[in-house]
Amino acid sequence: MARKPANTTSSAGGKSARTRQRILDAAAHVLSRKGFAGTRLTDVAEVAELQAPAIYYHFPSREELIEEVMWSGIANMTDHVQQQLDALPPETGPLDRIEVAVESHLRYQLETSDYTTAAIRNAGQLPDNMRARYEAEANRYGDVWRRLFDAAKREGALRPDLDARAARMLVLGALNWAAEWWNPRRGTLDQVIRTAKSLVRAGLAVPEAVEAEPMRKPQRSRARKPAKTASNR
Amino acid sequence: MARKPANTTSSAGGKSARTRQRILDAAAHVLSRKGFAGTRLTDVAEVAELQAPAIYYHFPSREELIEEVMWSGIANMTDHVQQQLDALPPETGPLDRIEVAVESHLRYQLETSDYTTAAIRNAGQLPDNMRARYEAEANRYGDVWRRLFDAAKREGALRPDLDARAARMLVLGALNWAAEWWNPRRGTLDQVIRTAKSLVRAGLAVPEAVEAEPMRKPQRSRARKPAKTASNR
DNA sequence: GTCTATATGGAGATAGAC
DNA sequence: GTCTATCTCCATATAGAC
Repeated sequence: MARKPANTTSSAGGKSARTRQRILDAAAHVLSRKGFAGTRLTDVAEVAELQAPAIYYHFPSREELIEEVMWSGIANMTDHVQQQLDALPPETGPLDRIEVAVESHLRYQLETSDYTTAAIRNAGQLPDNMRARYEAEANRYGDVWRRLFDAAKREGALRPDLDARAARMLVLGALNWAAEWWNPRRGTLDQVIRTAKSLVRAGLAVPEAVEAEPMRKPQRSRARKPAKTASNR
Repeated sequence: MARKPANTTSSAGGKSARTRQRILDAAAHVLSRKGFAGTRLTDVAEVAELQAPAIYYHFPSREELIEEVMWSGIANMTDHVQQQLDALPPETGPLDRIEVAVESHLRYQLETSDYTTAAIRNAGQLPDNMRARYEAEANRYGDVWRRLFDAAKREGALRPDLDARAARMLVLGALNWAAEWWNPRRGTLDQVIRTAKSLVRAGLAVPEAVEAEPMRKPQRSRARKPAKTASNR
């Protein structure tokens, strides 16, 4: 995951590694607030409590530093959400799984991590030469959600008038945007999560299934052309 | 709305006014893609097909140019959506009104205007001294939506487990985010709009009202403490 | 009104001391 | 490993020709 500085004699938790982490944290903080072009190394250095040239001991360039922040922001989100999904009992219904993803995403984004906010806010502003690595990881996260929606569709849990891709992206947008407006002083995170889950479930589910969805196993043979939706990234 | 250049002898549709507009359009284009700090006047000039110093004949500074793009992006959106709402028959139900706002917002944002995308993407990155005018206008737009949701709540059209403010911001987020992913080559705008309307209506409505809401008049006296939600900005 | 030429300052990056 | 000093480049902004 992490590139190590040239001097590899120090142990994994040594001073160098800790300084490097401090620089990454500071960069995520600045990046999430000032944007890609507005992120200056002097500001990063100030937050990390060192002088700007010291950053070059740990990172070869400003761009590499920023790229690592962006990449790890979305990569950690992917791992976190997937981990929560993997921990569910196998018989969990598709809408319940989506609710878990909604909660995991919001919690991670709003509670844990400047990285994710930095990634989400700046994805559209990256110069072309920095996009590749980030987009590969962003697609991995998109795939997590695509699988959730495909499963729901396959089991007939999605209302048929919904376009699966549009619905998925609209839901993700609602979650991503929360970083722009949520303020702990204006309402608890739990309140936001509860509303988001309710909104998403009711928005997606066929009316009969809203109230209480039976916890049934995925029924693969009920699918009509599963390959079709799989290509719909 | 628009500041005029020093030379006011030219008519409203004169060459100066047209050049000024070209600069604004170019700035919106660059701003929506490169972000606030990444917007360079040479890039704006290139898109507008003139030399960078010529911009200073029409705008006193880079900041004033950007501020005007941001401000007019959100101001035009507000006017557009409000206008669509005002054109509805007075007996239109609150969820139907919300659907109209959803469609107006998406159409304007995705079809018409780099300005709105520029405003939405860069709102979080504005330096403090540029925020005031933009935020005043953004609040005006927020008020349009707040009134829609307050009306829906007052008439009992919103599910009671939803937090009105959180639900409103989640819906707006879903719409705002569409600019990040929608691509006309991946699906029609109409398809996105149809899905968004369906998702929002089903997500908000009390189950009984999903299918076909009676077009009834607002019933003010049914409200419980209307002042409560009004202060919930 | 728009151009060319240029003053000014700020940011990334490097050299080399400690 | 982190610092101070410095190089270089580039963007805003101005001066002044046309």
